[in-house]
Amino acid sequence: MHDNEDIRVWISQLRKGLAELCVLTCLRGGEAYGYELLRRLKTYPWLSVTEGTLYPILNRAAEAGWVALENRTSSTGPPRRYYSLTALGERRLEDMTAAWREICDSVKILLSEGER
Amino acid sequence: MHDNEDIRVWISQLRKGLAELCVLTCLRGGEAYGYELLRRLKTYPWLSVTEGTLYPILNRAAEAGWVALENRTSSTGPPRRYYSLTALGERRLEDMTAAWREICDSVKILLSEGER
DNA sequence: ACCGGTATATCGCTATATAATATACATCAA
DNA sequence: TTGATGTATATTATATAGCGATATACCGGT
Repeated sequence: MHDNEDIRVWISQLRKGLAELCVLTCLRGGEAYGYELLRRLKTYPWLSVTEGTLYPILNRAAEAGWVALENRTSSTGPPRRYYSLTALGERRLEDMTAAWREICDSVKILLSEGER
Repeated sequence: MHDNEDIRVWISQLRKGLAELCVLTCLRGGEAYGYELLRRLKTYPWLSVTEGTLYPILNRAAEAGWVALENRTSSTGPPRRYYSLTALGERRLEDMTAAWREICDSVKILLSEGER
């Protein structure tokens, strides 16, 4: 049958939406560029994302006006794209955070119900 | 542009995977049929699901062997399909719960970082 | 005969995560 | 000069799930 491979598939589903919350949260502390965010999130194994996840998130966020972007060259490598939260993005992040917390609380209650 | 409609879209993404966790968790307390689960989850506004979400979950779970199903007639309405967790399903639910908690903890830490 | 509540099922749309792949700049070693 | 490594961004193909809409059908009351 199936090995524990399918729990990995499920977790990838669980992470949908969460990646965006994490990325925007990282930007709360100030501007950052993509590769930097990749490294930061790598310190949270459960929240770490790959390039294929991160860059689309940043592009969507820029298009939606949640982040402002600025290209800058680097003396130690290829040019970087710095992203920073806009006022709109901050409001959006607050909404996301609030929803996340409420969902978390609900799941916590559900999980504790009928606990042995 | 977009109203707060898009936060609804995001929440729907966030709920991916979560719906399955909630449904299986509800079955932890014993067998139940679909419509019953719909009503139970409706008591958690953030976790409530629609038929289009629930029935596919139950079908997939049955196909994967996480739940056993038994058809029974009802004297007060149409026949019902009762689902109950199998041993495999219980293990799966434990794995899901563990992953969920770890992710929650990680997000909590990330969100609290750099809090004003 | 009709309506509302109960009960299950499926279709089509949309959005996202992820692996894989490509491109390119900089530095350092062979 | 070539190649490897680390830095940095981007795109494509695939799989998957949530959800609204819709359909079907049983049952009791009016």
